[in-house]
Amino acid sequence: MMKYTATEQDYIKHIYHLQDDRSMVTTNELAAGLNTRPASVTDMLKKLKAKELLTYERYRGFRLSPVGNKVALGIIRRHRLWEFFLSEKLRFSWEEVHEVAEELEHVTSEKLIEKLDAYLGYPKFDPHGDPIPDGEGRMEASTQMQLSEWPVGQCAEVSSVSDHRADMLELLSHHHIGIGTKLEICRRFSFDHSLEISCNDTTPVIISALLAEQIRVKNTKP
Amino acid sequence: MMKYTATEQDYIKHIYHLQDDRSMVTTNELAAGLNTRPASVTDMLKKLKAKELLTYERYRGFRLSPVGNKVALGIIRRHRLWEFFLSEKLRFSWEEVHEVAEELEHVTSEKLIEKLDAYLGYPKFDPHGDPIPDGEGRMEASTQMQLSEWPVGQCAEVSSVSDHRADMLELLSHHHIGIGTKLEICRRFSFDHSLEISCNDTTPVIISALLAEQIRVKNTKP
DNA sequence: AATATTTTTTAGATTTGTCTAAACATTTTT
DNA sequence: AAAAATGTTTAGACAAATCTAAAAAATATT
Repeated sequence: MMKYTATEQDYIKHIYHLQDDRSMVTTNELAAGLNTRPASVTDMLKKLKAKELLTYERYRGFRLSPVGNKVALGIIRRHRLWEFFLSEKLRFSWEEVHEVAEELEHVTSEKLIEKLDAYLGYPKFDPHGDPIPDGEGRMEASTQMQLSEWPVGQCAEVSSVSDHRADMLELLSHHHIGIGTKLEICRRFSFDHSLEISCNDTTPVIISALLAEQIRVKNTKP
Repeated sequence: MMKYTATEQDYIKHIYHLQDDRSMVTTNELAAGLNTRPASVTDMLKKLKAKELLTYERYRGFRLSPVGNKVALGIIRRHRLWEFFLSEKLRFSWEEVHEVAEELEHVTSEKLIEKLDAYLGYPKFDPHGDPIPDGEGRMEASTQMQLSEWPVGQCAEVSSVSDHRADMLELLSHHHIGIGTKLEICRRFSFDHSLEISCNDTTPVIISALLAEQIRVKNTKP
């Protein structure tokens, strides 16, 4: 098993998350996600291509190779197992776990992760509701979808939020929205795709389309 | 609180351990301990001096400043808490914990360490018998002493080993010596200061002075 | 289709931690 | 006390990961 620097791992992980949506990832997107300059991204892409972690042609975009995907899943596995540990065992709140797990994920002892997994009881989902890959990179299909896609009038429960930026968490907490919040969409405004929603049967509020895309929901348990 | 790179932390920690013995640490000693070249050490010393973590004069040697010592104790605190966690919770064997803790100690979230400490029940000693500093850098005085200093004929119990190099652990395991082994010194050979010892009342064996210095013992509990 | 705009890449510089080889200090030996 | 040996520092170079500014390619606009 080859070893990768913390920086390389950050690139790989970010590319993995970006390719979910778009079919090809672009330099600017990745630069924005990593808080760096496009020129730096180009430099690193050449390095990762040389290591055969991704397919990449100048000016055309890039995607992880099968090997790159496997490496990404290993990083995500570590990240989510640590998130579970921090939340479940150390009693961190769900907004806090992401940042600390970001550091812990770079500790790459195979044995540590296997023992941690066993200690935690082989959990299938992290505290944000995201599935945890196993040692082979396999994971449960996540049943959740974006709130922006949810039908009007049907009850939903918040299962996770896809980004973890501080300013977004601030807005969520202003609306009293968190993991487990039960809500219903009252109506959609086609002009800007904003949504009027009612949380836990309280007075309806309006949230932007941008925010609704970041909130993931599932059916409420009966 | 200032942040330090992983490399800086390695330097600080090694200097802390070296100054225990000698009054002034020398460039070559530190280079050997860090597996690097003396020239690299000199470079880093200038940097650490500029940050006021140590007192240092060319050709004269160096020591950590009070601030440097505090930083070192923080690193040692993290290292030993993780060792305790790995051994106690994840069931690593005591020879394995050191290497993994070496990586985990560089994760410097204050909150993580405080919560980990609480989760572990504020342990006072790590699995090797070394005391764990608290948040202020205070720690229990360790009652243990080197086996090489122990009186002939008095029963002793191995409480820790001061170094963790693989070749030393190999030799210890060859002699069936580990944490908790009960032993007694039969006689001292003044020629090379080697020791004849009897472990758990078995046939006596002879160990070198070098090895005896690395083994730390305490009185056996009755 | 020619021009303008945006995106991406190259070229060259910077910082951190390292190295080798040579110079310089200190200590030991004769 | 001079010579030899050892230990330490300087000088100059390199790789990794980043940056800015300028050039090149792709896309959008007129």
